[in-house]
Amino acid sequence: MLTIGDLSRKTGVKIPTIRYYEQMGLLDAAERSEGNQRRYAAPERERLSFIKHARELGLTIEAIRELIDLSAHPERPCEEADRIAAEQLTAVREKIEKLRRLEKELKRIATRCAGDQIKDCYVIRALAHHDMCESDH
Amino acid sequence: MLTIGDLSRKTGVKIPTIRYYEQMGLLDAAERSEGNQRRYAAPERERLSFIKHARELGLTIEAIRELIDLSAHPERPCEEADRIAAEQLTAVREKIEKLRRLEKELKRIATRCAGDQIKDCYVIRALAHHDMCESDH
DNA sequence: TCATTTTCTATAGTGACTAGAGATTGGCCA
DNA sequence: TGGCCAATCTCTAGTCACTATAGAAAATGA
Ligand SMILES: [Zn+2]
Ligand SMILES: [Zn+2]
Ligand SMILES: [Zn+2]
Ligand SMILES: [Zn+2]
Repeated sequence: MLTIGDLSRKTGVKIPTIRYYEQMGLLDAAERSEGNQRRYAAPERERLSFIKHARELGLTIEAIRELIDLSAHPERPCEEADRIAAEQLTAVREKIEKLRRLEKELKRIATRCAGDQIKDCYVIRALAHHDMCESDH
Repeated sequence: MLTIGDLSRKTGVKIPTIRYYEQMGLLDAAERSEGNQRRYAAPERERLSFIKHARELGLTIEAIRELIDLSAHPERPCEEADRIAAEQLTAVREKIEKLRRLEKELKRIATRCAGDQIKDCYVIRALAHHDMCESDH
């Protein structure tokens, strides 16, 4: 059996985060030692790795909770799981698009300043007036 | 003089957000009517537009506060302002890079599922095992 | 046995808002 | 001038996914 510290080292998930996941219902309430400390075995470690990987891919706690619930029913159709992944892909693509628009404007704003005093600073002026922007964002 | 509602409509910044910016020190404490309601004139409106545009470009409240402080000293060199913009550009580019890596993996995960039951679902398996990923993320 | 490390619970803080409750004020119409 | 309703006021709490702290208890090693 692993202590919470062991589990933390093996998975790379910080101890308070493991407890937080338990509180959020992503991890089942852990078994306890005689002295009330959490003890873990392989299945919990696997689930935590799943959670960690899903979080690294940007899925929300709520989405991960749904996926875990789905995993408990191996015979059911996997449409829901596929939909969650597809939605996350869409969300990531939308974020990239937004950031690309920001990057375009910021590149101009951050590289075009020729003045050396605040009162002539292109950065300050460009931030004050969206009409200096080339597109919406 | 504009009421907070007028200012909100003209700038597109919600009323509670305007009060929040005042609390955070981005807007000076507003003038008040006899009945203690906030009243605004053109300079406050311009500052709020500045704040809004900067927020739309992803700058933090803290960065905006610095820029506003700098604006109060028109004769000073604008290096600091230029640095803030450059840092924001760098931050945006890093976010894009991270998201692009996620997109690559998510595209594979979200489009490769052929099974129709949870127990065969590629999404669930791929989330459980990072070694199925093509790169780090 | 003692000291050190680990773990426990509970609470508060992060950033940038957003939502609500309950009390006042403003402006319009009769 | 009264009445009414929308707008505004302050204050508190909620959001998300953690992270940090305090003070107490348990586990480990010499
Ligand atoms: Zn400049
Ligand atoms: Zn703009
Ligand atoms: Zn599937
Ligand atoms: Zn991976």
